[in-house]
This record gives sequence, structure tokens and C-alpha cells, in this order.
Amino acid sequence: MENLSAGGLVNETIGAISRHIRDNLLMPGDRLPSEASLSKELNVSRTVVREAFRSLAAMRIIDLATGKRAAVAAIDPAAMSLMIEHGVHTDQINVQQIYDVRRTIETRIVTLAAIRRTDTEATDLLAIAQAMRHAVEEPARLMELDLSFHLLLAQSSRNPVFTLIIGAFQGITRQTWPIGWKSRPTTASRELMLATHIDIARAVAASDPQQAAAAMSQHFDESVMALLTAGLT
Amino acid sequence: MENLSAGGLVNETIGAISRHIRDNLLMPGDRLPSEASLSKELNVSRTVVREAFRSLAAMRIIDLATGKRAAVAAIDPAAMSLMIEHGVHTDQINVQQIYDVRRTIETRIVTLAAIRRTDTEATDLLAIAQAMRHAVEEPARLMELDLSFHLLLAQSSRNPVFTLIIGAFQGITRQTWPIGWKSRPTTASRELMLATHIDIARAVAASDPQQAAAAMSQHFDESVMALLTAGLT
DNA sequence: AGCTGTAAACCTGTCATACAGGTATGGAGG
DNA sequence: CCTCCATACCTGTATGACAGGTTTACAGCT
Repeated sequence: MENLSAGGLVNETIGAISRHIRDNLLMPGDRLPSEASLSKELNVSRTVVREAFRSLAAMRIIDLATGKRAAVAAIDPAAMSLMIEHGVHTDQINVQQIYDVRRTIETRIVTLAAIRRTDTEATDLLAIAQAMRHAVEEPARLMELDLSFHLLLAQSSRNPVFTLIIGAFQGITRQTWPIGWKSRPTTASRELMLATHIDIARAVAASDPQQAAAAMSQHFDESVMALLTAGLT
Repeated sequence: MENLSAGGLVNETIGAISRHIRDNLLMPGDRLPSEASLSKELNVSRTVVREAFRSLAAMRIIDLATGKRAAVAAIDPAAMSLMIEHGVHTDQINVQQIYDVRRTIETRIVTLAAIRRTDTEATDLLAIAQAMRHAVEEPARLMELDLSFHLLLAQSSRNPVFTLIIGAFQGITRQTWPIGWKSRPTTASRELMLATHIDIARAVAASDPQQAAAAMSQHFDESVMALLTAGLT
């Protein structure tokens, strides 16, 4: 894990801090030593400790806050989201490829969700799908509802790795979603998209994995078609 | 994207640098301004610019090297790998959950690989699978071959997001693979694992997606069984 | 004894400066 | 036109300083 330690005091320090977290079995919320004490203990300047902290904070491995000591962080897709956005902006990834990954993952997610969802999640999913219909004239709000629908679905799968990955795609989705929406200009095509979300929510609520997977598959057929229509490579 | 800019000069600077990359359409390898010039341009100290650079470097959005100027980076799973390892070490993710994600993704990967592989990739996959048989007495080497087999398979899918995700799991896999191996103590169980890899490589080489997916599915059945036997939650 | 408020101690965020080494560039010399 | 090297540029690390946020502990009160 900290074999990256070679090359530079900062990297060695990052390794030392990671090891400290593991060896002491620190859990999210637990606090780390102060910059000054780490600096003394590891015989490096506070500058080096700070840069190491920043690196770990960028990966959301620790949380930083002024005045407080650094703390072990809970899993958070923000960092992954930025990495994906960077990949797309630099033409290393295209939107279709993301959709293929999402389809693969979300088909599995919805299958698990149909089996493992709580009743509250089932209710909330239906509520979001219905709220989307009322937000049809308000794209920004509709998009946020769409995003939270898929994120809640991921949570319902009871696998945090799925939640993490879906969260990681939300940054770039916020930037491309409007394009897909504009390519559904007719009432019928928009209605289809809204109905599909309700179908998914109903199948999950009914604990019907097959039906849920089928509806999700249809959702992606429709979305990818919309992106292709918009000429989004 | 850089709405995270709120709160601290460093975060604002990270946003400014990200924007600079996007607005100037910088591609991997392109160089960024020096710390000194950014510091002057953004009216912040060099300390702040350095911490921003470190943050971006931690996410592998830029590459840093002493003496040289910072450069836009190519996509790299190292950062994601550390995040996943952290999630597992802090009990936020367990190994079975990772295996479920891998099975989902790799089943799709192998299907795509059977269709899109180059001839060189087909040859290399077979070569790796065969090399594994010769490395059966050398677990460390066998593990590396196994990892590169799955990574090459991901590359053959022609979707860099799959490659990224599979790469992200390799860090934690390096730490848990030996456990799975020890739980296959008999010659027969080990032979089965080696044979399955060859089956996958053959199906991909034969451009048979169904067969490839079936073999991959069997591979995961067998691997998850091994982990359960080892009591790895 | 228990509670509360507040001052002191501690901690992080940012800046300026200094210097050691690694890298790149352009001009001198062939 | 090519090669080599001095020089300018750049990053890595250390030190010291100060502003402002947070925690701790003690004094005073109930």
C-alpha cells in the first residue's frame, strides 16, 4: 500500500500516516495526530506533513478542517467524480463508455435492490419518480431528482462499492444530462423517460428483480438512444 | 465542477487550475504554468499553489516531478486503488462486496473483449494463462500473472472506464489474494482455477462472448467459494 | 457536587524567505 | 550545423511568523 513511499518525503509521510491509520485500526471519525506532533515524530517539516495531509484529503481518506485535528473520513465519491470528469474533459473517456458501465452496474444494482431494499427505500424511490413528473418543466430540478433516484437505488443494493461508483459518475452526468434532455424534445419522449423511472420504482417495490432489470435495461436503451441522437460521442 | 471552491484558498486554487486545464483544452502530457507564475497570477502564496498541486496529483489529475513543470496526467487507477483499500481497512467495504462488483463488471468486460480484442491481446491472454500454470509453485508470481490477466482483459474491452475500475481493485486484491489461494490447498482445486483462466482466454480468442461470459462466471463462483471457505467476510 | 462561562493552550491556514538540487535553454565553440 | 556547458528556471524542503478557529481546563457560581 505504501510502496509508493519511494521518492520524496511527502510520499513517505503519506505512507506513514496510512500505516498509522491501519495499525491503530482507526475508524471513520477518529482523529489523527496534529501536524506539529507528526512533524516532530517523523522528523520532517510541517510543510511536508501538510502536503501529505492535503494529498490524503484529496482522495477523501481523511477530512481536514481549520482548528480541528485531521480525522479519518468516510467513503465519498467526490474525488472519483473529479477524476472521471478529468478523464472526459481530456478525451480519455467518452460519455457513451460511461453509459455502458452504468448500464452494466445499474442492471445489477436494480436486481439487488429489488431483493434487499428496505420499505422506506421503496417508498422513497416511488416518491422521487413521481416528483420527477411534477418537475418536468424545471430541468435543473428534474436532473437532481434523477440523480438522487439512481443514487438511492444504489444504496438499496446494500453494496457501498456500487454506491461509490454511481456517485463517481454524478459529476460528469451533471454536465451532460441537459444534452440528453434537449434531445428529447417531444412530450411523448419525455413521458417515456418519466414512465420508465416509475416502472423501475414499482418493480423494486414489488420485489421483482427480473422486471426491475428489464425496466432498467429499457431506461438505458432509451438514454443511449437520446445521447446518440444528440450526437454525443 | 469547481463549486467545491468555497472554503479556503487552496480549494479555490484547485478550481482555478482545473478550469485552466479545461478552458485551454489541455491534453495529457501538456504542461501547466510554474508554481511561481500561478502564485503571482492568482495572488496567493506559493505554499497554496503547492498544496493545490499536491491535491490534484493525489487524484492523478496532474503529474509532478522535481525540476519539471507539472503536467496533465493520463488516467490512472492508483488513487482509486488507495481509496478502496482505505474503505476496506476501515470496515466500510468488505471483500465479498468487491467480488460482487468485479463479477458484474468482468462478465461484461469478457463479453466485450470477445468482440473487440485485437489478435495480439488474444495471444497475450493465452500466454498469461499458460504462464500461470508454470508459476503454480510461486504464489507471488502467480498472483501478478492473475492480476495482469484481468487487467489485459479489461483493456481488451476497449472501454477505459472498465480498465480504471479493475485497476482500482488491484491494490486490495494484492492484499487478499493469498488468502484465497491458501483456501485452495488441493491440486485439484488449484488446477480448476488455472483451467478456468485458460477457458476464458480461449473463448475470448475464439470470439465467443457467450462462452467467455460463462467461463468468467464460473471463475467467480469458484473464487467467491474459496473466499467463503477462508471465512473472509 | 455540579454547572457555566471564559481565558489560555492548541491547532490549522496562509505568507515570506531561504537554499539545495534537478531540468531546460541558449549561446560559445567546434 | 552540431555538441557541450553555463546559466536561468523550477521544484522539494525547512523555518519562522501571525491570524483566526477549536478545545481544554480552571475559576467562579449555584
